[in-house]
Amino acid sequence: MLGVLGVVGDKWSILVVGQLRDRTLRFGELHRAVTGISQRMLTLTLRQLERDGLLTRTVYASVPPRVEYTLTELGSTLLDAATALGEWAAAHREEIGDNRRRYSDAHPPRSRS
Amino acid sequence: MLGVLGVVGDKWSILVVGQLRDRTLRFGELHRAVTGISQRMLTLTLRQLERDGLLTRTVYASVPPRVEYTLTELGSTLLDAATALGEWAAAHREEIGDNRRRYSDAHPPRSRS
DNA sequence: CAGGATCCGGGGGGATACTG
DNA sequence: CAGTATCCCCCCGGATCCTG
Repeated sequence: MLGVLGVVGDKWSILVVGQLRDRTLRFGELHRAVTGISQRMLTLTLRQLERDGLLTRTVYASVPPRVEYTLTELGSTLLDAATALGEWAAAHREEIGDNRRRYSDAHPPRSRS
Repeated sequence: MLGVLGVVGDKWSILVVGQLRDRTLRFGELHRAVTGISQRMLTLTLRQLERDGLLTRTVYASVPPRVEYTLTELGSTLLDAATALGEWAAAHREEIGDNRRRYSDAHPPRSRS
């Protein structure tokens, strides 16, 4: 279960799955939709999700090539939990930022005497 | 938000927060409750969650020392999303295990020709 | 366009030993 | 009991360049 949680709890997985709610996206679209993700991490994340059966990868033999990613039924069952976590993070981003700053002030880094 | 998601999406965070639903636990109790976590990772996880204001750390000046961890109000608001993800992982552990095995068979590792 | 390959530095995370 | 302190290895993950 730790292995499973390590994948579905991953921040990139959560953001990618969230983007695929109700729609199919291509690699480049996902890359643009998920801010901050590198090409490499997007590829690795998609491979993991495909391996675990959360999404399907469809290759169209056209030129230029098209690859589309779609949630499977299993992937859709994760959608609610994943977006809940994502929305929680977005909703409390500022509050947590404040908390971190307060913590830094209360627990100053060790200064070299 | 990536930073926040990196913490609340972390597998250890999710399991720790889940254990603190409706109760206060000591360090050792948490260590036993969260299977597989090392002492070091438990400490680091608890520090992060404390820093972000998701739980409080209470030290009792007794001997032997007691340290208790309790969810804050903010931490409680994460509870639903976190346990949803945890339960999803537990519920689909076997199915995902199957998927991984099937994927391994369909995508055999490169053999040195 | 959708990646694969490679290089590389930083940090995650276990094991172990020690302390207030 | 509840950590802290090291050591150390591995892998994450970004940057860059290359390919079908």
